[in-house]
Order: sequence, then C-alpha cells, then structure tokens
Amino acid sequence: MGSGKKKIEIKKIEKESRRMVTFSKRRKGLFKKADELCSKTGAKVAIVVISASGKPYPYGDIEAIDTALNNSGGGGCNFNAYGVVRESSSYGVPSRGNNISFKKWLNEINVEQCDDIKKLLMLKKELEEAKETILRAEVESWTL
Amino acid sequence: MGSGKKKIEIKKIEKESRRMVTFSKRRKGLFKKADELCSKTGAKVAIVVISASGKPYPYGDIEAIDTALNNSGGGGCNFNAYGVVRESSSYGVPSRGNNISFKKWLNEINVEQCDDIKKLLMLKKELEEAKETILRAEVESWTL
DNA sequence: CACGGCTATTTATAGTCGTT
DNA sequence: AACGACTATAAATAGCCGTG
Repeated sequence: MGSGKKKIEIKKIEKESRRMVTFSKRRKGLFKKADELCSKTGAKVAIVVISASGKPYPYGDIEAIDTALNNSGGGGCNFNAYGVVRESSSYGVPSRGNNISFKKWLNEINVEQCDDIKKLLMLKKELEEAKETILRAEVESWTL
Repeated sequence: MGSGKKKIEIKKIEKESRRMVTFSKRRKGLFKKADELCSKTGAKVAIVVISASGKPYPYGDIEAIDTALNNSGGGGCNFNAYGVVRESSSYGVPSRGNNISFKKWLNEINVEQCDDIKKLLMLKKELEEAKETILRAEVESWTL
C-alpha cells in the first residue's frame, strides 16, 4: 500500500532537489487555480513565476492585463531598464584583430543554456555587440 | 448543523452575485498558493487579477518582476503562457540555397527590440538554429 | 451587502514506486 | 536523475448562517 504525505507541512525552505519537484508541482497547481478562477468568475489573471534559479514561467496574457490596468488607471506596469550586469561573461565577440574566428566564437557560446532572464539578456547584449562588430568588419578577413 | 458543499462542482461560469463571493474566496486562495510557492521554493511570483467588473488586484512586486522581464522603456510585456509561439517570425536564418546573405540576415534582425521574454526566447531559438545552420554550412559559399 | 466562521466534500500535493 | 502514476493526507472551498 502507499504511504501518502506524512503528517504536517513546514513552511521552511527545503534544501534538496526536492525543491524542484515541489516547485513544478505547485507551479502547475497555481496555474490550474488561475484557470479555475478565470473560467468560474470571468476574471483575467496574469502570473509570472520566477524560479529560484531565475527561470521565468509566465501565465496568461500579460499584455491584456497591462492594457486593462492602464485603462483603469490602476498604476499599470511601468517598465524600467533592467540594467544588465556584465559579470564575467563567458560570451564575447572576437574583436577585429583577434585570432579567434567567428565560427569558433559561435561554436563556443552555449545558446542552449541561456534559459534564464539574466543569461538571455546577456546573450542579447552580446549579440548586439556581435552584430555591430560583424557589420562593421571587413568580413572577408575573418578566418571563417 | 451545516450542510457543506452540495455535491459536485460545475466548471461553468455562474450567474449571480455569488460570483463575487467565489471570486473573493478563490482570489485569496490563489494568493495564498503564491505565498506558499515563494516561501517553500524560493521563487518569485507576481500576479495581477482583474475581476469581471474590471477591478485590479495585484499580488507581489509586480514592478520588480516587470523590470526583470523587460529592459526597455515603455515596451509591452507581451508574452503568453506555454512559452514561445513561433508566430510569423521576423527572424529566420537564411537557408543554404537562399539569396539572402548572412550579413543581410544579421542586419535585419532587430536585436535591440528583443526586450521582452517572448522575443528574447524567440531570439534564442533563432540563434540556436542559426548556429546549427552556420556550423553545418560551407561557409565559404555564403554571400558575405 | 459584505465579511468572517463553520462544515462536508472536493482538490491539491508530499512521498513513494515504477519506467525511461 | 527525471518524469509520471498512485495514494493518503492536508488544504481549499461552496453552501450557509450569524453579525456589522
């Protein structure tokens, strides 16, 4: 026979990969509750959940909510600059005089791992710089 | 003695002022779930609920979340649940037989405008595909 | 009316097991 | 390990009732 949940729940933060399991389950539950709230009462719900590791999980149509908030004068969503911290970036566009080829740089960035906001914004910034550099460069001289 | 909930619940929208009661109860429940998710897993949650009558009910630090999600001034934070929808992407890696040069493609993507989650994730996806395509291509034949 | 308490029933979920 | 199914238990809640 099964065992089920032990007895009571503590509200402390658990330290394990169990947090990930709990996070997934409860995030799913939260979104389901939001679904029910919408379908039963006709409300509109927008949720953004950001995991402890920084991965974003959006729910609902934020834009519609934003519009509704602005129309009703409810303060709305005022967006500011995020201020991307450069950190010790593992990315970096090879400069013009560099021996590193564009192809090698491209191969070295781990695009697949850019799955949280911070890394996504860093990737964006790097790509902006890459774009500028590449468009200004004499492309023929790159060691492709 | 009480009677408790009758029997089953229908998922249809109720037609009464009972909706207001249900709305209040469930909104409170939703926020409590969000509280628990935060305290147990260390996640950050922002919720905006708009009632059927249009009244907004915010939860959490919406501005902080929006700031984290949106690094441009005044752009919309327009993303939907369930991740990135491809839409009619303005991005697209030029295929091997295409006349469009890599340089032109690079010039045409608006990296600067990828300032919300949806577009960032699209950009990431496009860059992943670009990476694969470019690394597999005979680069010399590209019309750089 | 709105709000809060009560209670029976439904729903969510922590832990475990089984499959990949 | 990660994910899904299962299960016992905890939590949410629809319907009511009382107070303001």
